[in-house]
Amino acid sequence: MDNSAFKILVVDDENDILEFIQYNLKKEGYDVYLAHNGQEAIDIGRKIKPDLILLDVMMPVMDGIEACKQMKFDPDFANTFIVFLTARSEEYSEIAGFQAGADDYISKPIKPRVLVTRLNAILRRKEKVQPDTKLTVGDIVIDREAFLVFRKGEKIQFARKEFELLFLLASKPGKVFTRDYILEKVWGDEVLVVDRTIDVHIRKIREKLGDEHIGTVKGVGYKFEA
Amino acid sequence: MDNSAFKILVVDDENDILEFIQYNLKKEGYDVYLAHNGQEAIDIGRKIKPDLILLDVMMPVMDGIEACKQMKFDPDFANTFIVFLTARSEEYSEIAGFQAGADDYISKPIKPRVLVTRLNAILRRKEKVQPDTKLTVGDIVIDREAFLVFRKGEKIQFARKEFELLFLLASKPGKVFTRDYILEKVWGDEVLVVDRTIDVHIRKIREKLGDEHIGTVKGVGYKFEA
DNA sequence: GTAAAGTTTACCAAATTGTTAAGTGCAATT
DNA sequence: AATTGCACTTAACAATTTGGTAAACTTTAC
Repeated sequence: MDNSAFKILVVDDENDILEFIQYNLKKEGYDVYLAHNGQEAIDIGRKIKPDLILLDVMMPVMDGIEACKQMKFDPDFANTFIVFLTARSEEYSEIAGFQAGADDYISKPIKPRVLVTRLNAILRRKEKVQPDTKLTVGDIVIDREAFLVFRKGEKIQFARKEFELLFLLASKPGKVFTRDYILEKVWGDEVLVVDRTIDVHIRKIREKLGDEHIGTVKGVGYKFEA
Repeated sequence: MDNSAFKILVVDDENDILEFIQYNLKKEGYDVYLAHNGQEAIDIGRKIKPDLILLDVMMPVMDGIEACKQMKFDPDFANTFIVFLTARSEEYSEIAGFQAGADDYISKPIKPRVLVTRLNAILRRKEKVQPDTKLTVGDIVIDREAFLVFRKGEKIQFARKEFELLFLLASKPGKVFTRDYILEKVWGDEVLVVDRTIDVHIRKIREKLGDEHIGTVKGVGYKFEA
């Protein structure tokens, strides 16, 4: 199966377990990242924006429950599933874990077959149900659901076309989008507008967001810069 | 199946094994290259840019783990999958291999069926996931998507025609491109420009990239040198 | 040494983008 | 129903960048 698009962050304080899980998930084609405690998980997670976090409940520095609670309030983890790893005896934790916002749990000892099957199922669910609603690039957060953009927490209002255009550019930071492509994606095939219209919208986006975020590549198009 | 596009570098210190694998992979249509230790693998790999490296863990001069670690930091191997060959008992190595950045492993004794199936699966994955947007030649990285060129990590801006010309030359380092061919590819059929124009653009590219990268072959044309 | 091929410079024309302003139409409000 | 405000589009002009050519100069091959 081709799981290479999915990033999974595995969090456990025991290296043996980390390695064992990493080995099994890599074999399935997932991109695997590791962390040793809750704090590390949050730090790494903010950077890589994993699709799923496998989180051990019992850990030093910051336990899984606490980490989970924090992540549930963090827009960086808006699109991340959280799955707890629990020892079989930790009945209580299973409950507390769900209260903290976890999406599933897996009991130790971990059986590779079970692990992989469960994660596949969860991620397939994600693919269908959640078409990424929040986009975070650098200090900019774009919330497609609320139609809002935040820069360093400060709310900025955008008109619809401006928003769609910005969202498109920000969906692949660094990539240059040609005017033709932009017209097709933001305006659609049947609408016909002069491509210079894009320039004017770019102007407005720059006005609100700051010049440094939108780059021009002469003769090609525009791009979002992180 | 037509695997002729795929280059596989097999690395093992035992000639028997090399030949056995070579025989089985050639039968599948892969381009097979051989190396006897980690150092040799890196040297050859830099030249041929294999799609996949089959790497024995235990070797003299430089073992597989060490070689793997080095390659993972080398831009020449950015598009290369690494698969370890391990003796069945080397459980530890399998794990260490993943930490070094390997993508899969295969246990000895090697069964031809397993070998071929596994490699096919991995390479199919590669084909899907990596639409080679980045071109890496020596210390130069050309990113067609972002329309950017990097030399040793330092960003260099190119005008459109310069970029297209450079990209064409760099797409086949060492190959000499005639002016006629360049005109056709970069400018197109219907545009008519004097072929001396190319010279001027070459000048500009050399200015930004350094003289050593673009070579002249008198009476024939230009080429990119790594 | 000479001719052919390649390099470099400088300048101009063309193409592309930035910016402003004004017109249009829709929707909410009065 | 008229008014206002907003989003969107277009046009026009300014600013900038890029591309192309010619001509002078240098190197290379014979």
